[in-house]
Amino acid sequence: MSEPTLPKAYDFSTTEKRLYEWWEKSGFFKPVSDPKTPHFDPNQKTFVITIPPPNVTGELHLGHAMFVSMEDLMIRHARMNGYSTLWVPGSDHAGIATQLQVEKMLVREGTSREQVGRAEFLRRTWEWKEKYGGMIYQQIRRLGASCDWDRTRFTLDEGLSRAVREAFVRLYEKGLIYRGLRMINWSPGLKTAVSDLEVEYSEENGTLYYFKYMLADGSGDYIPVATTRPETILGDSAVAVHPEDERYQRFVGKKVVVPILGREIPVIADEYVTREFGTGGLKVTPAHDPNDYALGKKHNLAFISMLDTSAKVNENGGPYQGMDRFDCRKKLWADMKAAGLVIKEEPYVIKVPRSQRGGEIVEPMISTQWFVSIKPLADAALEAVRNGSIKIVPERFTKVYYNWLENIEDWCISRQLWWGHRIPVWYCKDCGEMICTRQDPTVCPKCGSQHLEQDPDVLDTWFSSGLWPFSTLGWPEKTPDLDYFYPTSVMETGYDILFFWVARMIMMGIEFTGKPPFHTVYLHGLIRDEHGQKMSKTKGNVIDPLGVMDEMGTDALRFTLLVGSTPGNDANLSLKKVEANRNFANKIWNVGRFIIGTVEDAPKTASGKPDWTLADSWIWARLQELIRTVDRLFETYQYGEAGRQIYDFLWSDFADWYVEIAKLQMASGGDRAHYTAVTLVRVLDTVLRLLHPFTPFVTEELWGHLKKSAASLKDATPTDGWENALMIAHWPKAQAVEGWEEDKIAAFNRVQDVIRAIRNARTEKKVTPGKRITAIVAAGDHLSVFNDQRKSLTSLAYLDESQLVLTDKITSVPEGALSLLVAGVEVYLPLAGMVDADVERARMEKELAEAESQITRLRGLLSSDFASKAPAALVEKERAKLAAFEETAAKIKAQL
RNA sequence: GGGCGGGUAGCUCAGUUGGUUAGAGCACAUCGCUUACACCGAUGUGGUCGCAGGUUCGAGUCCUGUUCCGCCCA
Repeated sequence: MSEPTLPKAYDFSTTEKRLYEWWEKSGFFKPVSDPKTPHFDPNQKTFVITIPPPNVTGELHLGHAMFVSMEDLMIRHARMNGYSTLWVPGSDHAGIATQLQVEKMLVREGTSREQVGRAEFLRRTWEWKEKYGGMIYQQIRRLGASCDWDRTRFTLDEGLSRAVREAFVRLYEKGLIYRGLRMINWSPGLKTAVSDLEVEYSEENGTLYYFKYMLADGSGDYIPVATTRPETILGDSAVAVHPEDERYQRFVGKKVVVPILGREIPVIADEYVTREFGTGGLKVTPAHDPNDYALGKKHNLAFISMLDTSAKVNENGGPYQGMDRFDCRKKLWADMKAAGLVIKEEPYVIKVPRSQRGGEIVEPMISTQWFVSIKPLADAALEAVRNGSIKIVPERFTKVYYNWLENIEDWCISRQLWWGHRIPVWYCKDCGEMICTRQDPTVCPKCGSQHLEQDPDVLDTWFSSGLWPFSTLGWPEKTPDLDYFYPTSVMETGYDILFFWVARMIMMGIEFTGKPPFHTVYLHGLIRDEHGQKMSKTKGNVIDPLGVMDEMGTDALRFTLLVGSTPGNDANLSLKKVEANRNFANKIWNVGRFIIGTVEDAPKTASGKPDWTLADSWIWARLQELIRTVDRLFETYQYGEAGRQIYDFLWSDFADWYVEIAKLQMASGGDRAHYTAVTLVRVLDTVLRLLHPFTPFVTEELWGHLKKSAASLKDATPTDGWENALMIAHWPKAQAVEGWEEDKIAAFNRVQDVIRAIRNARTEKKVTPGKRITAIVAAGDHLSVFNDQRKSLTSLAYLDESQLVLTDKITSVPEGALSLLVAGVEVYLPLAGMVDADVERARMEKELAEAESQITRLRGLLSSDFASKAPAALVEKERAKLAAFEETAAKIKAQL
């Protein structure tokens, strides 16, 4: 073969950047049918994904790497299958996260958000965004993402802001958005409301405080009450007991006195109270507890807010005013102890509501906020999944989805932040009119006043991301993109944002476009470390995808993420795995390198028609099987299994067996060499296509070389010719089964079994690989197969061809030969001096015993109901096995 | 409290209409630089598929119960 022009090991570092730039420059990332071009064909079927927008100033982590790999896989697969494929990239302004980063920067500068003011703060934030906002896109590119970068969107860009405005106004006009005083979760550190979803409950060691609620009548009687948050006593407006609790029935309707403050509050009866919990007496703080809030509404109690926006005690806290909530807890309790009101304290595990961001303890508070009446939207979103318009993969998440939407509460969408979409509502300072319009108002439509003031709040970031699948395509404008690409196809994202995002996109998609925004939701799992631990900076087990790519290549990382995961299940990632897949990339490279070199030296044409060898037929049949399997797996979203199948085929079937045999076939020269080269090229071409969505770089690079070297090889051209690039090449199409395949596969497997048996015997007898040995093979009915594969046998089992005897049956067993019985074939290895008769006899006896135990098992099986009830083909298979074991046993007996 | 997922080789995991000798990678052992690849090749060791019942001719796979781990919801 000619001097190899390709490096010995795949060099991803120089390849990846070059290929990516070429792909992008060539316009391969764009849909083949594009409304923005003159040759647009509206009838061309589409495949569309809108990217889960990462935080605009965020940095790439494995979660991103996961979704990018998965979506790029889907996108590349669809593109190769002829869809007009669009993957819309973009990012999210991430209200809280970004604002916090900028605030931190301001603090470092010795100033603050409040000091610089709102306008300046926003200017600085945009500056920050411009500076760091492009980073994540570069990092996504490194993963090979084939997004249409010309369609990149940002949730705060002009178009999307218009979409948000339109969505808000429509909901407002429909009466589905309202402003009201409600109980919400308040983050004292951020000084903003957060939604229910943004609160996480952690179990922590706390204390249950028992104390006396003294009756106001001066009788000295009291109701014992237990609480985990004593400071909220300052906001109590009732004590509740169960109506059938005979301990306290007599108190119902009387008054009790709030400790320290001396306020008188009623004792009420409600079945909500659990008699078994604590003392059975419940203090009710309607303004600081969601359950008490409901009780307060029901019993018409006073709502006493006792905390300010920093969670310090306010004027309702009397002597405690100005104290921090936790200081107040201590002080109040001490004061109560002094007043003789304390009964006891006991350790208690409490569920502490913490902010998803930052982890501070959030306070349930009453506050004026904006809400979406979610029920009508939720009902439509439920229906879309129930009637199959949207399918969730894996299916089990549909139950989770139903459960959440069926019990959904109104969505608090206002945030007391500056970075975000400002709520499009103005208040007239003169008449109090509330104005919500698509255009900024200048005069009050009611009184004509020009003293208008816009609501200071911004919208929850998820409000804008909920519009993402259609706002990115131009909605509310009726753009050609929207018309052609919407609804999108698949929403691929992590199951952790099923509620946050997926459900909201479905609700808003149906509400605003009348159509579900996608037909399939594919949920992937979370990436954990190699022992299943969540990655975190504090644990120090974070794997940086950029570092991994630097070290082992993008393909290795992608393949690991894609093949190492099953839909909806968390996946553990270890560098060991990535390393194994880097090796796989290198394997691909080297198989390709060999084939390219081989093809260059092969006869470019043949003088006659193809005369396929058993190995040729076998690999071809296996390849067709592979394509069918991979197609089936892709249809059911089993990408990991599909990748594994290709991996096994390429490494085990193709590289380990076919390529080795092909070397021999090439040595024959002439037509044999020509057609072997053709087979090598066609198999490699097909496998590279199948593999491309998983490992785009190494496959593209190699394919380019293959194409060049195989261009002049007659009969090797793919059905649709050699396309300009692998990424836009056609996906392989499996040939229909022609009937010969099964026999060829079985015949080749027999040859493999014999070769393996000989290799095994050699190793056991410690025959060095360099030593060629003699063999006599009595192949019976399979003789022609072995004659055909004579060279393969010789080479792969390291035999001495000049002494190899292939025959149908043997009359006398050679003296001192090792005898192997495999798949109905007898093999004798006359290993002079290496065979110990006693040892051999023992080995043969062991084999006989094994065969006989199988015979017993199979006879039992075949005489049971199995024979009559199992499918005929299966029974036949077992009968054949039995026959084979019987034959083996008979032959061993003859030798013993 | 309700729901979901997982428990398969030393480790990490596959195993999707139940088909009868359960697979891979890593690790380990022995051997080998045979001109694609030592990021390699050959061979081998290693599993009563959490436990107990059941359905079935046949169960890692379906059903019931149970235990441990994890997650979600309240």
